[in-house]
Amino acid sequence: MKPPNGIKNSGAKAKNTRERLVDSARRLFAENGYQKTTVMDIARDAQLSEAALYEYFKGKEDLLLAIPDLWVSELLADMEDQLFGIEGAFNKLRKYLWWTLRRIEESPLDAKIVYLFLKTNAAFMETDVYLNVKSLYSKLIEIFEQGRANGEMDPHLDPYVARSIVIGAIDYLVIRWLLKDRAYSLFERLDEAYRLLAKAFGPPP
Amino acid sequence: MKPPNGIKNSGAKAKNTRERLVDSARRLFAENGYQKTTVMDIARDAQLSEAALYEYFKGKEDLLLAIPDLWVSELLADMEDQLFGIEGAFNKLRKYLWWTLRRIEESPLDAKIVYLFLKTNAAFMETDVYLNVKSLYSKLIEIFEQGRANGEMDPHLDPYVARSIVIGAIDYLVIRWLLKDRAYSLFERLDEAYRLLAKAFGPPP
DNA sequence: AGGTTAACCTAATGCTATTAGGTAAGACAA
DNA sequence: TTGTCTTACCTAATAGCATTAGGTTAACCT
Repeated sequence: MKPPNGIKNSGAKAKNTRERLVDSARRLFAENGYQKTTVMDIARDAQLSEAALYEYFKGKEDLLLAIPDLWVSELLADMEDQLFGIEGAFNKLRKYLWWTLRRIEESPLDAKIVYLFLKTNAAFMETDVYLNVKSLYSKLIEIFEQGRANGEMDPHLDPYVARSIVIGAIDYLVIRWLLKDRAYSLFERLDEAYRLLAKAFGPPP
Repeated sequence: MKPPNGIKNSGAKAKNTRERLVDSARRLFAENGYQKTTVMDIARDAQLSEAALYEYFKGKEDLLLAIPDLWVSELLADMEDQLFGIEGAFNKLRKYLWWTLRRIEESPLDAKIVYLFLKTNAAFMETDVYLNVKSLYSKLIEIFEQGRANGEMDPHLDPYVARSIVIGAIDYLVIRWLLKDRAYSLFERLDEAYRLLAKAFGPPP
């Protein structure tokens, strides 16, 4: 099947090879974990030699960090689009939550890489991908500032603390769901969670 | 200093050796990360050969999992003690939060092992230590059930969802603090966070 | 005294990430 | 056409590291 002294790719096809490596790595890391997956496993899955992999990535960890590139930048572009035209801070917050969980449910492999392998990795915080993650988070700050300014939300609300609580809740839900092998729906108790958060951020009684 | 064909430990001293290994591993893992720390680093730090380490632990990961044993069981015992005699669900919740963060601040090495290396590790969830972690979490369920029953809290409050939010918030605060090298106080915005959570769980307006 | 065991050692073994040093094929200029 | 350059890939080391085999020494037990 594979020519002995293989047909070489050139130009456009090389891009394809890089993507093939990322795809193989994503699937194998997500299935078997970062440590238990060997560079040889990935190279073989992508129909390549180990040495060729090092033409595209500096090493195993560099490959890991490259996996969510595309997903996260798509998320960022889509978020602006999804929130566009929604009026009111609470409506935006609600949309943000449902949208986030839906995107995670649709891309469980990328989500596993990000939530289980990268979010607690100091090197990840130095990458360009993390800049995009921060942009996703900072949208929440805008929402809370808007809500506080227009009287929908508590005038004493600290947007950074509110953001911690929202992201903390999302992370916790997602990590448990991933560790339990996605055996239930991510949305199961989201209505109730939103109800509590809305109560927390709303004006005082 | 170290006798050439060393004096052997026996009985009581062997326990000491195991502890020495755990202490070295905790410090080195916390400082340099799990992957970048070698078994030889740990053995040398504990003044032992690599082979001897395998008399005490099945392997590198087994050693990692053993590190927080003592800390977590002490936490469990102390928590009961700390909450004893406190009246009211909100007072207990407040105490739970402040107590948790204080214990984490006092033991940053153990906290780093648990929050950065173990909480997203599926193998950790199968250990006995994790049973203790679950006990720590289930105390929150009791608190919310009590609060709902005695009218302090929202009668429609789902204790499991409330717990997710509290644990999510704690995890998020702790992980960021650890990744930022503990450059600020963990308690910095805890008052405001508690205020928001209390509003979320309190009776509807 | 002789045997057993606990605690530790040195020296393999074997796996895995990474690198050295190529080769074939197409592009391109003279 | 022929020679050089570059791209995309290869085989075969190299080197680091977790783990294991097979001891040795000293204390304890009977």
